[in-house]
Amino acid sequence: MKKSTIQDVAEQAGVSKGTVSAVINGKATVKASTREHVREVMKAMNFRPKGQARNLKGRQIERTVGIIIRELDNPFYTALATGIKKYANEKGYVEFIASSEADQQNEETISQLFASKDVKGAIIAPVINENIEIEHLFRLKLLNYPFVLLKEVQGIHANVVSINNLEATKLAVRYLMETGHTDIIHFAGPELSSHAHERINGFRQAFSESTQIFSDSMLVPCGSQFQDGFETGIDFFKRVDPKRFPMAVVCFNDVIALGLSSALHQLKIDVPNQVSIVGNDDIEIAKHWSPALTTVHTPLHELGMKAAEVLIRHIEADQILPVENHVLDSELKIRETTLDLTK
Amino acid sequence: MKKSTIQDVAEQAGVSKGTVSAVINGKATVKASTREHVREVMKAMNFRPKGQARNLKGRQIERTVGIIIRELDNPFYTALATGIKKYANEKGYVEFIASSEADQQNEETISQLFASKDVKGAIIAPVINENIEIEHLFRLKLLNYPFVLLKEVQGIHANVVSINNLEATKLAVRYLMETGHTDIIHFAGPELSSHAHERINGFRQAFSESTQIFSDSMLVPCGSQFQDGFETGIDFFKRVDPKRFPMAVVCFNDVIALGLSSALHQLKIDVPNQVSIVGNDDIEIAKHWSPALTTVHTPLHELGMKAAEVLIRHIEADQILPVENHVLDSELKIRETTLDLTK
DNA sequence: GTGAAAGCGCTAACAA
DNA sequence: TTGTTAGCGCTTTCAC
Repeated sequence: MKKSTIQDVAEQAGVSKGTVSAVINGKATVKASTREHVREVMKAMNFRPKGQARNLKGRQIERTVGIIIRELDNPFYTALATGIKKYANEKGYVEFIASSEADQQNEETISQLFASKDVKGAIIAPVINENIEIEHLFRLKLLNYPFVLLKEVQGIHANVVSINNLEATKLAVRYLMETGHTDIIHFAGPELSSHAHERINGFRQAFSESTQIFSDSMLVPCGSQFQDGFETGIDFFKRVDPKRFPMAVVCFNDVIALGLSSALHQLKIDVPNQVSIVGNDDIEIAKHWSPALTTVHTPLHELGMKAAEVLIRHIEADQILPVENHVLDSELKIRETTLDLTK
Repeated sequence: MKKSTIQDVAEQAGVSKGTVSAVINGKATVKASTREHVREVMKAMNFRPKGQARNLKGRQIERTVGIIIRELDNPFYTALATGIKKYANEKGYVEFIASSEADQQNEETISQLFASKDVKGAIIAPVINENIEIEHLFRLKLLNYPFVLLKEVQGIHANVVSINNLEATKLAVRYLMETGHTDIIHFAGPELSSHAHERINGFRQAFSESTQIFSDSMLVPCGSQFQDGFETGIDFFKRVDPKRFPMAVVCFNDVIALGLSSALHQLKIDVPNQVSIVGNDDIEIAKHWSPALTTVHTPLHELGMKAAEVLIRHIEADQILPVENHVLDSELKIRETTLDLTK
């Protein structure tokens, strides 16, 4: 049982393909009675004309860009998508969003889908794990399909627009050190996340560039969700003697920082007087939280805009353009969860 | 200057279309030297094969559903999209998301794009305003294109899966009345939002079904963003004599409820002892907020799942299925921003 | 290994 | 008002 075509409808209705086509396209030239009849037949057969075939004739004028994010219910990615959307819309493009949920296979499927549906180009937040597969990216290159990665991927020469994660965490640690903090610890992100690794490295590197000494015990595995921050916070601070509390916790992201803040509030540990907290990302709620979260602002909006700008430039180029690599810098937002102890 | 085709590449490279096609598809039957040569030419011409034409042959096996949301950076919609995604993925479908940003024209463009790209069906959070246009929905019906609306639209008979907004707000008001609150006011949503109107009506109706008397002065225009709630909160409570504070504020949504909470905190007005607050939606952060927000839980996840279920059933049906209409109920989550005064 | 030719499902002239 | 026909840009046999 194969899918029915316009031809089947035509035969069933006793008219020609051309007439059926005219009905589908709402042409006024069709007699009302035949139009009704053809519609009846279409309904009876549940016939759905194939979009691909409809558009084959007459060149494409439509403009679309796709973005592959890693998590749907993460404000990090929606903020990013919003930046992309802003630039894209200005240029007359519609943005399609799909989420890989951090699964290689999904990323591959979606990227091929974008290409096969003539979405003009894609911005990809690549899934990166131990045995990373990038064959699908090569397949895109083979098609001269324009795309921009939101993170450097080993083994492929492609457009990249990214954030300097390492520097971001260094910024936080350096600030804490400069304001008189010692005993700084890190609530680290998920094992497999490369962001998490980069931020751990930034943490470590800040020590090696200072007079304070790094130790592995400063790295507390945590996670990326509010609950992770909350539970790790409760566990950690319940076990530790109040006299030996760390002076500051640098968190993998804002969400766990807020979880931690909530945990300390429950344990009646004062922030920032007993413990300072620094987040990372500067999500919308961070500045509204009480106490307002000191955090490293990730320029997501600018990241999205830049990625979109690069992508659309490549989409619209006659010639193949040289590959570009842009790295955006973060900025520390000092708010209420940290104290300057030198004052 | 028209777009180049596989034919142009073939001529330029001095081979046949078939060979170029084989190169594009990575067939092993092509001699390495010719493959390289063809690739060179493709690059030089910046030739991108047309996805639509590539897929015309060989029937579609790919499964995709589209969703048109109204705002990208609104957790309401991402939660919804997550519910849809969950069900869709289970059934082997990829989800494409696009945002209309509450603009009719965009909604229309996106819906036609979905149909023309053979996205198999769509879930639409329709833009509804004073002079609503639904021609594009009729166009979808003409194509027997399966779609589900997330809100009833006057004038079209289509699948609808929706939330009972009116009942949701009534639930909140009724609870407050039952727990001994009088002087209840409503921080209302945006003028043009039909959600806002429904919630205002729910507020009003709750009074007409009680012994308390409604007055227009209970309706305070506010908005939908955190900042709206915060600013309206400051304005309102600064102007009012503390002795005449309302006992409770029912908010259009959680976001403004949190803004209000923040404003009252700043004004040193105690929640819930001086003023109770009830939100609406139950966004993720509501239960983590301090004090945890009492709110009406909107079953977004279930809404998404249900919409996806209906859509996919219609996509996969041989026959055209009868139109369905589902209304999901909300549920009150009593947390820390309200007090039972009868105890 | 490669080329020639027959479609894929539809649209858009043009005839009738 | 409707039917006929020639493509749209690619893939895919099947000869050569």
